[in-house]
Amino acid sequence: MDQKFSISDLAREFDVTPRTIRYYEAEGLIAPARDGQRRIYSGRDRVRLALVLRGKRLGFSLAEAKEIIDLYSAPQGEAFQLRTLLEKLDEKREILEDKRRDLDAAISNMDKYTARCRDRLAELEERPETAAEAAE
Amino acid sequence: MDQKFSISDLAREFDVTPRTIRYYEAEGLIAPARDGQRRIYSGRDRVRLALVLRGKRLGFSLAEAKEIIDLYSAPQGEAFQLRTLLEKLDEKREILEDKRRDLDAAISNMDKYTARCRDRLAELEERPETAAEAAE
DNA sequence: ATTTACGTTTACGTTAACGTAAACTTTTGC
DNA sequence: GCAAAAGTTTACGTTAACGTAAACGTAAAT
Repeated sequence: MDQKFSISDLAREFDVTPRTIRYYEAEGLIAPARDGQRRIYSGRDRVRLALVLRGKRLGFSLAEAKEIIDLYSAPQGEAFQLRTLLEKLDEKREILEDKRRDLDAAISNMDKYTARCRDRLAELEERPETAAEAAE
Repeated sequence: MDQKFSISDLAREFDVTPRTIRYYEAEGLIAPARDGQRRIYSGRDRVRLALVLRGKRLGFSLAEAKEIIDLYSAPQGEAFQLRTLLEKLDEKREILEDKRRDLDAAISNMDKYTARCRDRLAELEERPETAAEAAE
């Protein structure tokens, strides 16, 4: 059930080069098993790669992505560990929320502008000769 | 009413260096007026700088940010221009929506994990000796 | 059996996005 | 009136995140 993947399997699936995946390993983001020299990626490795790439799309550096992703495999044995983990999660959550605020602002900004453009176009198509009026 | 800013005014406000702002100018993202040699930034320049920095926080390169921001100062004189502008806006909007999907997934992912951590901690604090049970 | 495809390590190259320093001019505070 | 602060251009340096190429091992297909 737990699938195994080669480096080019994952490269194809996520549309990156093997070089990129090896680089992420060198940076401590993924740690695949080995069959001799060859890297063998588990389902969990695959998930981590997906998380790294999503982090990158959201504007995180590899180091920042690692900080977040590593929280998902942090030890949770003792209450103390759980409490510091919860603190760190809260800290990262705030960063994500900041990004959401930025993103929502960008989208609603664009939507308003788009609406104005549509209005203006409708104006132009209805009464093309008096179009200048709409600007007042 | 239309305020003027020096380069260090904006650098302070947005917590970047003057070098960064000059670099954005060299890349065509801002085009401040000049008083002799000195750059004079208008309110509109200031808005553009804010947009660039928000774009960066959302993971856009300067070139990508420029593509989006330039749409907000595109010519809208003729219906044809408005139509192609609306097409480009739609294209960029999809990119923003993709990011929002990524971001929502990241946040809800983290929230679920956080909830599990809280449960586990509550378990540990209530019956510390039988904590191992919670793992089954 | 030997291309062909895929894997490995090592190492140098590249690009974006600035940092840093020099050499100089222009304002501004006292 | 003059030192300190802020501005300018030019140019070289730096870092992250890979790309690219060489030189080599291995497995699969023809």
